[in-house]
This record gives sequence, structure tokens and C-alpha cells, in this order.
Amino acid sequence: MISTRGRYALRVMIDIAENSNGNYIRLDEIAKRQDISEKYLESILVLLTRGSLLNGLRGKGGGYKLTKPADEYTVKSILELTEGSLAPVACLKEGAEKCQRESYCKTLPIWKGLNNVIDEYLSGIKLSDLINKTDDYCI
Amino acid sequence: MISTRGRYALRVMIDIAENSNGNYIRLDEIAKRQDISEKYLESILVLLTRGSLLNGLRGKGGGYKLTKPADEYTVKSILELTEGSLAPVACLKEGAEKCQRESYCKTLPIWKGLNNVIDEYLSGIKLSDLINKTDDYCI
DNA sequence: TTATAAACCTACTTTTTCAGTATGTTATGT
DNA sequence: ACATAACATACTGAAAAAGTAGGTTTATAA
Repeated sequence: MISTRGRYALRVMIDIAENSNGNYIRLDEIAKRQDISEKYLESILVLLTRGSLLNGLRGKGGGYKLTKPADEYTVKSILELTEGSLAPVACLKEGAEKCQRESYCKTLPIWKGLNNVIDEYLSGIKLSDLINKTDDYCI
Repeated sequence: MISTRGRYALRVMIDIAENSNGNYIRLDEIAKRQDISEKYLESILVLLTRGSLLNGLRGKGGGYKLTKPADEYTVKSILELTEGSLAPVACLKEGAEKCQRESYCKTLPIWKGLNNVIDEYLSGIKLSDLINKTDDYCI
């Protein structure tokens, strides 16, 4: 259901939130810490950057950092961007072609309900809930 | 997330619950009503029968019927049998090999929570909630 | 008892998605 | 100018999903 891409994306977002302090963090640093191949990680960071969840800077001193405070990211927003959609069935995806069975389908209400339950749960968790940034609060 | 197999399985179980009245229903009948190819449907009915959610009888007059009353099936039990597992990530599947990151993984609690939310929702719906068997109650 | 109807079984093909790799290009700071 | 690090494009391999094909067994009803 949640693919490697989405799971990695979440781990990476947590990693950046914890280890950056407004600084850019290099891809190879993250890759090493998270034990993900640089090349595969790159393809994930591209998504996060294009979706403007991250800010990428090229050249020396470059890297990635968050575009906004950690409490403004929901887990849902991160997963949705990388997974494409979290809908449990195709007919509930954004922009799906209209299903012929829609009017009388007895299973559709189940999928809608499931979709809601998942959405609510993942919208309720913020990136800031997942990090322990002790260094920020220690004097 | 939920594949065609699981979705079809649910539709088929509803179909049988609605149209059988203790009688066996033929595969080709179900296939026609549900607009699913006979051959593909067969592979699904095999799963449901092997998992003893259905009873299959061969030969003339044979077909499939429920093994128990409709209110003793949860949607979860039907989907779990056909999908294999409903766990949102591999490491939560039954009999998954132990994940090295388990002890310190910051995303694991999210997946466990999501798993619970999904389980609770799908366990709460019974097959009997999905059918309208008016003929049973009309004299 | 025999023909027929129906589920059962094994194996295959085709398509799609996931995961990962390779190579080259552009922007940035020193 | 030069090193650095993100960006871009394109490819490969493996696995799973979806669907097909053909033959085998078992029960029923004529």
C-alpha cells in the first residue's frame, strides 16, 4: 500500500527536519544516514522539491532544506506527493474517469469510508510530531 | 492499495449473499451479473472456497454458497483472505522478517497506527450490512 | 449407467508498477 | 576558472497484478 518511495520520503523529511537548522543539507549526507542509495534518494528528493516541500540549492554549500516550519507539514501531504494518491481504490483517485457502477455500487461507500478514515488519520500527524530536536531546546 | 482481486471478491460475496437463499449459485451467473470474466472470477472463488468463506459444490446443480450467515463475515476477513494482508507496509505483515530499524524507527508508530485505523474500520463492517435482501422479509 | 454440468487444477501470457542505475547538464560559491 | 552539488533524462531488471487457456474431477439427473 505505501511503497518504498513514500516511506523513504517520510524518513527523509524527518531527517532534514532534525538535522538542518535552517541550513542546507547535502543529499549524500542524508543517503548515508538513512542508508538509502544516493541515486534512488535523488529521485525522491526531486519529487519533494518539485512539490515545494523542500528547497534545493545547487553548487557548493548547496543541499536541501524545508520550505516551512515542521508543524506545517502533515504526514498526508508528504505521502500524497510521493505516492501520487492514497486512495484505496482507483475510482476514488483525483481525476479518475467516472465509474459506470457508481450509482448502484454497493462497495463504493466502503471505499469512501476507508478513504476518509485514512485521510483523517494521516492529516492529524504533523512532521513536528515525529522529530526530537533536543538540540533546539537545550541551552 | 486494494487490488481488483479484493474488490471483486467483496462484490462477489455480496452477490452470493443477495441471490442465494441457501442454494448454490453457479459461477457463470455471478460472472454475468458482476460483469467479470468467468476465468478470472474463478481464480477468486478458489481463494474464497479454500479459505472456507464459501462452499463449492461440483457437478450438475452445483455452484457456490456461503458457509455461514452474512452477519458473521466482516469486510476485513474477505479482503484479508484475497489480498493476503492489509498492512500498509511490509514490516507489519504477518510473518515478516524482523526489521533492523525497528527499535529506533521514527515512522513505525505511524504505520502501526494506520494499520489499526484500517483494521478497526474494516472489522466494523459486516457482509450483512451491505446487502438488501428484501425478499427475505417480504411475505 | 451414462451424458452432462459444474467446480477444480495447473500453467501460461501480458501488462503495469516498483525499485534502482547510469550518464550527462546546470547553477553556485570560493 | 574550478570544484561542488543539485537537476534532468533515460534506461534496466524484477516482481506483482490481471487475465487466459485447456484439461481433470465430481456430482447430478435423465
